[in-house]
Amino acid sequence: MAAQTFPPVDEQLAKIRRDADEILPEDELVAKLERSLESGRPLIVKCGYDPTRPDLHLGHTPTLRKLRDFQELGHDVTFLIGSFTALIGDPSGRSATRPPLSREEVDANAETFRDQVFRVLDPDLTTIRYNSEWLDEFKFEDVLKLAAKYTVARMLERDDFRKRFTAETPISIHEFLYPLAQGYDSVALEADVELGGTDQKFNLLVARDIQREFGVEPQVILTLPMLEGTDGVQKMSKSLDNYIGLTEPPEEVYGKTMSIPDELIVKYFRYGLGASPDDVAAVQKQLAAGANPRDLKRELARSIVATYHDAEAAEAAEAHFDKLFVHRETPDEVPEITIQLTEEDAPIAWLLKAAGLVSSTTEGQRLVVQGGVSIDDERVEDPAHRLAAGSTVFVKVGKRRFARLVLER
RNA sequence: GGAGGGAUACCGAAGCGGUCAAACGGGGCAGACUGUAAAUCUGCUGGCUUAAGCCUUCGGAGGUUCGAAUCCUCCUCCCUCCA
Repeated sequence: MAAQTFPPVDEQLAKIRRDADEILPEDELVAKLERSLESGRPLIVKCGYDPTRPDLHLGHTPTLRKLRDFQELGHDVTFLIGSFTALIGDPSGRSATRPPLSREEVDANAETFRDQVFRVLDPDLTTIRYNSEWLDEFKFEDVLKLAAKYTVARMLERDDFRKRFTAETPISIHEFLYPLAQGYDSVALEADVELGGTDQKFNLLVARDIQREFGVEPQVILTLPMLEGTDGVQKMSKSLDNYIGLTEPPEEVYGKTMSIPDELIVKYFRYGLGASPDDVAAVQKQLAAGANPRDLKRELARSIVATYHDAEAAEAAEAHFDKLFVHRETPDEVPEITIQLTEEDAPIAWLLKAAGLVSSTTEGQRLVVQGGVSIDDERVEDPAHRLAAGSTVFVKVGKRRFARLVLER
């Protein structure tokens, strides 16, 4: 690879620092940057993603954008897919033991990552690697050698482990192996810099020790703030179902953005959208001046859709949202569902279930009683209401579920 | 290996022989209101072609009892202390 030129170190640092939570240790980063500038050798920058779930979401974008910053500065960026760890099935956190994924599922998820990742990163400058490339080769002996390099006490320093240990909830031995495996990734890649959310700080730091043990220069770690999910409290995650997926339909992205608490508007501009410091300041100023949060949130939602889809989709999504929620109208297109009746007529709740609009007849009945169901724009009051075969009706369930039901005998 | 504690609905957590389809909180859903799928308030939150009815749920399998989430036996899993 030909020697490369880079912007001055100060300039690079300014860009790298922006929106970062911590850089540890910063003087090592300076040293690495200086050396790279002299030698013309780019830094190796790594960030790992777990393919247990097929969706990347807004919460992943701070690290993705930071990777892009490094790309723009001319460094080597590796998007690392944790294909090996995903195969084992990480039971960490609240969720019960997750079923281990098959190789096929992991591959499929990894494949969807490509499409999503390149909505932020430059495909020509991104190296995609899988940690199974090297971890698959590990023998038990290798695992022992790796495990011998760390102690239980140090493992328990990790907040997550500490809490679970104190709360007397189980920690499996293999969970201790995760930070070590992740650390070994940095050995294999000879990473100079690793990025992660603030929740990754421990793992990122362990990697430094592991690298040292294997005779590789320790990486610098850079953490980025965690983005809260649409509930406004917990960090955005797929398992909490409070996430906004990068490749979700534009209307969903728009609607979910509108559903975040007003207090999160600025944070979403900054970390969800990646707005410039000036733009973020402008938003803050407007809010402080008493602007209607709704209008800023609309702007946010539009921008997010425009960024991860395109401007046209953003327009359409906003129009769709206004139609449904501002003007309380029905969408232009509603799915048509044909249902086979076994009798002359059928109760509404049963039909809703048959149409897949509710998960059970009982739920359908509840919704009717609560006034959440309408047929041809007339609210249904009677849970025992029956509809005859041969008719076609337009039903609305709650605010967001619509369908045209064709009843056949 | 020994001693003790525990497993309850999506999650957390009460209940400890009938009044338990199971308190309460969170989450979710619906309605009202609105400035939005914000906030706030109210209600609902096992299933059944509609039932003051029936069926299935309190880690699993048996048992005692007119009657069990509650008592007994065995099993599985988790936690603590001792080794």
